[in-house]
Amino acid sequence: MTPTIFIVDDDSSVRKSLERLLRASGYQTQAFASAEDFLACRPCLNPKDPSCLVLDVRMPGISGISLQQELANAGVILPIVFITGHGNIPMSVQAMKNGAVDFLPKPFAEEELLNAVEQALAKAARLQKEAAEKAEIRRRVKTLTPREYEVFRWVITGMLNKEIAAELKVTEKTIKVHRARVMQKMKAASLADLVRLAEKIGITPENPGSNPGSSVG
Amino acid sequence: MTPTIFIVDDDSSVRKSLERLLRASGYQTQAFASAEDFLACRPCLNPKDPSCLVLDVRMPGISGISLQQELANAGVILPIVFITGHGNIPMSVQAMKNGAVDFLPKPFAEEELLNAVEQALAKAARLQKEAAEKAEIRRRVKTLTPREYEVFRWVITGMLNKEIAAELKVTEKTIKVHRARVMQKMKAASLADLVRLAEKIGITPENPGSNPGSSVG
DNA sequence: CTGGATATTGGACCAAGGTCCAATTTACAA
DNA sequence: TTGTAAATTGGACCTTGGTCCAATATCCAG
Repeated sequence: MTPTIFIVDDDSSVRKSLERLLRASGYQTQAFASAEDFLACRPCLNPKDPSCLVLDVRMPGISGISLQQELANAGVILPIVFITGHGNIPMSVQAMKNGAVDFLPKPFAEEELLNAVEQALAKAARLQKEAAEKAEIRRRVKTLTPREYEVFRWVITGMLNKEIAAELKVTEKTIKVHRARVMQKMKAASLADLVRLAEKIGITPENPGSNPGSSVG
Repeated sequence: MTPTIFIVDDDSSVRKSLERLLRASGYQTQAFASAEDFLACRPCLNPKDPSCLVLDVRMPGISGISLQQELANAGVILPIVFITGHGNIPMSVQAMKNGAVDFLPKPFAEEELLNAVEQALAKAARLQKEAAEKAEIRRRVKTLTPREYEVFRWVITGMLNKEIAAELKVTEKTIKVHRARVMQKMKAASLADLVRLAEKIGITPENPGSNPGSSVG
């Protein structure tokens, strides 16, 4: 329910100050003294509710920028608001290129931080929703047998059953059976639905996607 | 064929220097002393080939940041590489938020600028391609009569002709006729195609899009 | 007011998709 | 070796979509 704002800063006075501010604004907070400490907090990396990270750029050990990279590579959904006392332009540009929501040099107005956090949480909510949708679709795709997946890819091209049958060198009847199972397993109420599901996970007539067969017995 | 790099900087020595560098790298260039001068160049705002803009942040009159906003509002596809002698972090962050490709404080290495320009051109090519596709689809949608557009929106929901007919309080036969015309006018070879076309311009079962009827005679 | 575009509908017909039923073969795992 | 999952196919049947043909009513602009 209540969004959690993670704080990573090596300066304890800054941590305290940030926690005070954010809690006063109704957020739940969790502070860490280093990127290493934060990374050690497994549940933090996969928050159930939309969350974000207020991150100091310059810290001993793993820097804020490096942490940003690692989180991105790990697919962690945690929009970042950078804060810094000794930043420079290239640093801020790099952070923004990597998807940071904002980059605030100290001193900043409380209002600025709160606005940035709000944007970050909105972004988190959006990304989490999209990720959840895609995960659900991929979960369904994984239930398809290799052959069903193959037929699935052909069906969304718009080809007729008889054409697909010729392509796969089987009878049209066989395609009908596979096709019906695809619709069931993908929970698609119509071909239009099936096409949209495929689009959402990036499976187009041009892009076949990955074959799930390897994990199916 | 040859990409054009537009340069906007009030310092003539900087303009000359940039033109020399970019031309030596095989680009065509066109320099302007102010944002106003650049905006006056109509063809520059709608370049046929992928192009980009190397833009000074601080200038008399319209600033670089303001120009970026104006171009964005006007829907101009011109990725921007900012250069600046007296920039600061908030300025760079704002520029990046608004979609700048890079933000280079002077002095910068020639290599840095060239890399940024290359990225900007790649982005321009991508955006232009997408924009062209969408424009073509919208052009086709505009050829639909109001009723055809309405049927189009229902068809991509996956509903049966008889269901759509009940919804619009007409006979199934009527829907068939409209539907056939929609497929023709949209140049869709299959329902799957039609659904993808609709998706590309953001018309989903939830989002009806804008009715083209007002502009059709 | 008249012609063209739009919207509507009918009939006939064929092709295509979907859905029951049931069956065989193959491959891999317990 | 036996059993389960997967792949394949057949038949019958109905629904749906697509495509010819043609016709009527409405509305708006020249």
